[in-house]
Amino acid sequence: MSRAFYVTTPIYYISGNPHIGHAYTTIVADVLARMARTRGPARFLTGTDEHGQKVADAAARAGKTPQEWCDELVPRWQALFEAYDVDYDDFIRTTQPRHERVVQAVFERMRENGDVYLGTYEGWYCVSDETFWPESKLRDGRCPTCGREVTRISEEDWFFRLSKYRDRLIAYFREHPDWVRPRSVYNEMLALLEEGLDDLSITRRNLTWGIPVPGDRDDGVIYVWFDALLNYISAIGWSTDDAMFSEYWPASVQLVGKEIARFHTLIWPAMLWSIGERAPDLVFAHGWITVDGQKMGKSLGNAVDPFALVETFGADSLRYFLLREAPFGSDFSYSEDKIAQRHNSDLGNDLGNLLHRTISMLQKYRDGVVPARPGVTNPFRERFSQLPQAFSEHVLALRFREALEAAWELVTGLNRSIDDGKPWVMFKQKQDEALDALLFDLWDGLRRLAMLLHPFMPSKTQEMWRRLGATGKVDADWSSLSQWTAGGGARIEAGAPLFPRIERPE
RNA sequence: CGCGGGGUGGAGCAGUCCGGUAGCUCGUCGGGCUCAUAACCCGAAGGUCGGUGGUUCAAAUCCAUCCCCCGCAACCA
Repeated sequence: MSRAFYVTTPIYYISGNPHIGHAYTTIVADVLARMARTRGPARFLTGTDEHGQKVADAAARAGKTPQEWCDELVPRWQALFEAYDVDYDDFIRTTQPRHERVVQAVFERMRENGDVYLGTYEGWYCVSDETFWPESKLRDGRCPTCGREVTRISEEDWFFRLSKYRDRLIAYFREHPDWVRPRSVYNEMLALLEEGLDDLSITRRNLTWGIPVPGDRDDGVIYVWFDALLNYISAIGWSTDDAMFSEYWPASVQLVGKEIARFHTLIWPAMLWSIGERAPDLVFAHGWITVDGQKMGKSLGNAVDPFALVETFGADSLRYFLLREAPFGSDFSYSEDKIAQRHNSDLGNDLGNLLHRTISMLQKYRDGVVPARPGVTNPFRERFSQLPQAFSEHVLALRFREALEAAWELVTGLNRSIDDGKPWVMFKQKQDEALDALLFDLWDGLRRLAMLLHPFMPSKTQEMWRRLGATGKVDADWSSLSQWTAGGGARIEAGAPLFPRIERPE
């Protein structure tokens, strides 16, 4: 852990409303950032992508300027992240001057070194939709969205010499077999590379909603992808704040959806190399959340409103569900029944009930005061001494499911120790030392679980922490995870179940 | 012959790269316990790992071929 940890999400295109998939990516980044912060400096960037034809169109339909449109929508995205307890360090908008300045500087740099050149863009244009289509997108020679005739156009645009970097990319992929994950995406991207790479037109002459192409000529605006990718470095001060930039770049993890993997694993590193920077350490392309196996989308009418969902289940349970349910990277089928089942089973029955019964026993048997750590040794300490280390390694390697499974072994172990130890018998028979030892270990095990699980469930674990009578913030000091000392004398707080059952109609 | 992913007990998944007792969660059945959110703990039943052929002492795992499902197909965040 020499360098600071830097995690990014894609910046979200605000032509419409956020859906659960946006929340998913951002939650993953949040879990990573929270875990990384327990170990050292960390930075978490998210934001919005605000340029491009679709945004301009959407704004026009609403009778607003593009900027007005964006300014109104951005708070909705920020509210979404707040609803899911996401704690980002920076929120970038591509319309901010700090970003536009960097995009233009990069463009100039590339033009100087010859990677950006003037060429001719040829393609098809739908006048009605004001949209360019490549040959391959046309449906029966007509516009794929409106079905009208398209006209052949050719215009002078600036191009990025992507083809020049093909060999270097292939070599990089071969030498860094883990830089793109999961494996399936790595394979697909490498296959694409081997098929060949064409140069990329990166300006649009007939558009106005974008960052102007620098220079005296009227060359229109920079194409949105070129603009958007650069957010990851404009936000940390490329060319304007060298100290900050060198602390955070290259990024530790860049999360993307699998549909945009090619932009991040083929074009993005080439752009970085062109300006003399390194590729990120890891690009991780996660899968889709599907509804009954179908891709979610407006046209299918199965898009899920993430605000309604968090209202029903709560941020912590949803965060847990999303990271526990599927191996990270695969698509997974979502349903409200599955969320309810995870909530009731893992969180209510296993973890919540463990907390509840422990607190109840402390209340009944010890007047709500945690006994001091007794001299008796418990096999638990040995068995779970490696858990914090293993847990955080799983998380930082994006093996969320494995991390949570490992933590649940402790949950199950603690539940079992109650059944095995029979504290109610100990109490009746006045086996005070044994009872103290058991109660202490239960208490301390729960304290550790609250700390470990905090990145996943920030709010409920803080509540756990408070109920257990621990002081301060649950994520303040991970060093106490390695010791079994704290806690004697703490006063617990009884209360309603932490994860009340969610009853689902049949 | 476009590229890629997937087909494992009733349901959802892991395991397949580096062949060698098929594992997990939920559900079902039986038992235990009473501190607890009808929760917890123990045990059991249930799978010829999509089909066929091959390699091997041994294949869910390697090879070939076929069937079925699903993404992507280059300027679409």
